[in-house]
Amino acid sequence: MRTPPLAQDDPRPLTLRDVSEASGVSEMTVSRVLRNRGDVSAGTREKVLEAAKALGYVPNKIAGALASQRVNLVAVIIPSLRNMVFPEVMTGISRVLEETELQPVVGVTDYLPEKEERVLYEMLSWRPSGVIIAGLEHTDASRAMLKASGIPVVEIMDVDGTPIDTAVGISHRRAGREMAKAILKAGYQRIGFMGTKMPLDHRARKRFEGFTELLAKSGVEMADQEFYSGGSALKKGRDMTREMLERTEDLDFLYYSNDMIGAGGLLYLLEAGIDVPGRVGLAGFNGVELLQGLPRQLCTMDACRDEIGTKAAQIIAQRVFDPAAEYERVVEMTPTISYGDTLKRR
Amino acid sequence: MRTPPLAQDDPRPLTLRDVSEASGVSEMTVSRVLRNRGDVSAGTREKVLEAAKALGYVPNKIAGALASQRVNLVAVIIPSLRNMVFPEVMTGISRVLEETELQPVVGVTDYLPEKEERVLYEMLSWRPSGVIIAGLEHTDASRAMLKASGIPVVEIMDVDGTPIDTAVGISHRRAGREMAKAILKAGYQRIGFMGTKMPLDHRARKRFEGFTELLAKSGVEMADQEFYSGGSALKKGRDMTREMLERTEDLDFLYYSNDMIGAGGLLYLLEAGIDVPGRVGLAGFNGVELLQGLPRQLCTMDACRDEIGTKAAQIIAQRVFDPAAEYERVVEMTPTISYGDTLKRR
DNA sequence: CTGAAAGCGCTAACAC
DNA sequence: GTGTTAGCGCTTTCAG
Repeated sequence: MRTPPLAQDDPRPLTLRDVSEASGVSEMTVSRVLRNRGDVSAGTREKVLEAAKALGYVPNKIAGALASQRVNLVAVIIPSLRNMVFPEVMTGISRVLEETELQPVVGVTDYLPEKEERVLYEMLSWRPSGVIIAGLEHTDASRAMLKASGIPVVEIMDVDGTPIDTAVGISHRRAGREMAKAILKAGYQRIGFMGTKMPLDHRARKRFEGFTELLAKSGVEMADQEFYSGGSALKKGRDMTREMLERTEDLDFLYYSNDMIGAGGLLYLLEAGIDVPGRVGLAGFNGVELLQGLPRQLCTMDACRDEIGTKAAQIIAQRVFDPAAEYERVVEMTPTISYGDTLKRR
Repeated sequence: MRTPPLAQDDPRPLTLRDVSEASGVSEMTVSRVLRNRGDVSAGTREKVLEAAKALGYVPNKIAGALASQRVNLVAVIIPSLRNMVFPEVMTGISRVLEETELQPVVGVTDYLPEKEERVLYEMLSWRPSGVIIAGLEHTDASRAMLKASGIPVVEIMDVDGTPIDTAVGISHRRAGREMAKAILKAGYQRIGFMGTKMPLDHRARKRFEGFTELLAKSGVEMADQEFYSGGSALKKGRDMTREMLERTEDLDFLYYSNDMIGAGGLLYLLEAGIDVPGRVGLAGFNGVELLQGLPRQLCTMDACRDEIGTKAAQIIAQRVFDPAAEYERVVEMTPTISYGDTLKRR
């Protein structure tokens, strides 16, 4: 007898052995019942379930994972939870994984490559079944770890670059170009840009690049631009918009790198009694739910957040289920512009 | 020799043994180096580190955890990531845990008790070092699991009830009462309430109860009320406010169960040209950053989100570090009202 | 249908 | 300083 009678004050977690002894069934059979594996007679089954419940047994997945060499976790590595973008991606991921036995585990990088590397290392050390990670830009060490891991890796949000394994997202360069096209087509010519400081956010940078690139092609130069970091985005949008219009009075369009600062700008313009979109047009990026509550609909472009999460999770699930199957390396979603009320139509 | 020479196409994850063989140092010593435990000569140390790096070895925490009976994870169980409240609590938790070797792992319940139970079961099966869980209301099974787990449990956000182990939060009943007091003191008498459907959110319910209770004590009855669920909160606030003021024309104050619908209401009133706070006063709850960008500051009450996260993590860290130490069972934070511009002062 | 034996990859506890 | 041994709690495999 290895295990002495349980002392009242010993909070040692219960083991399979405890359930086995309580039910008079071998550990192996108890394990089978608890995992719904193999055939077990209804009688034994019931005995085991009863004992497990009575004791309040919670299986030890650590031991289970070590023995079975299988861990039903999917590491999801994202820059931030405060962005609204990522909670929505998570929604898509969760919805898909809930129908499998896989579970998402979230790690947050705060947009810092070194933190991403640490988080990734920590997560990989739990030997997850797959990785979903935001962006295509990673440190060399991170890329090496992902390659060496031997598990499905899906890089999400962006397709402008070379994926390690698979990418699901939109082309932010193209998104920037498309918006620039729409703005020029509407007849705007004096365009200002406001956005986050670039080094922090590759996707915002790519949109900016695509945007300026298309303007340049049409012989239009960005008339003004400003970058911010930190603080309340809504307030930043408000303040930056005021400042920019004071500084460059003849601007007729403002392109924002996200909807939150765009909304701040819109609120400011409406208060200031400036005609939108006649005197000044506006556009943001993301299609956040918040916008629906604004007095006027901001022109924006959706980032296909839910679809990206959904597709990424599907790819992981499919590849875990059937490792030999073929799969697409790059899945590019097509974002659409919602014109709203802040861009002249003609 | 147990391990055959590595086939090129075998993506078997590396083990300590691989590093041991590559460096010519025993597994045990390799383990010591990698964990910074015990004394190892500088020479061996270097050899090991080099080999590990060259191979791209990532330790297997599953095996480590099983062997050492220690898992440096803290389960954090919250209703939603979309609420802005919880990302901020997470910030506090992360900041504290980053200075320890503990790591938060998030589980989301969508405000569903049964999902909470499932998530809790899953997380406990990984034998975390502690649990931080939102709210004091749980299923009997959840409470039983938490009690039986033998690990520190901190219930956060709310202190109106009996904690399983420890609670850190504010009294939402008191918060409701305080706001009612401030509103009455400002001279408002015809008060309407808008909020989420109650069964989904105990803390909103408690605020509502405290609020109506104090009104009743002063002989004031709620003049109108409406509950919503789902959709864009900002838009709901806008729409519900319009409807309520059409329905009950003599209302002079609107109390919202959260700042987002309050902000929607504020935007509507400003557009409609209704005098705020003269004709109608407004108050919300939470103190979300978003408000700073609005044309007028909404009267609100902060929920001490960051402090709650911070304190909860500190309690967990301290108790993991020193299980024998004494600790407070209930830590009540004191939220303060920011009057802003939507409540008459006198 | 059920059970016994042998690990999974690592670390605690000891030897040397 | 370094190595050896014996598990951690479970599942795989194979025998009945």
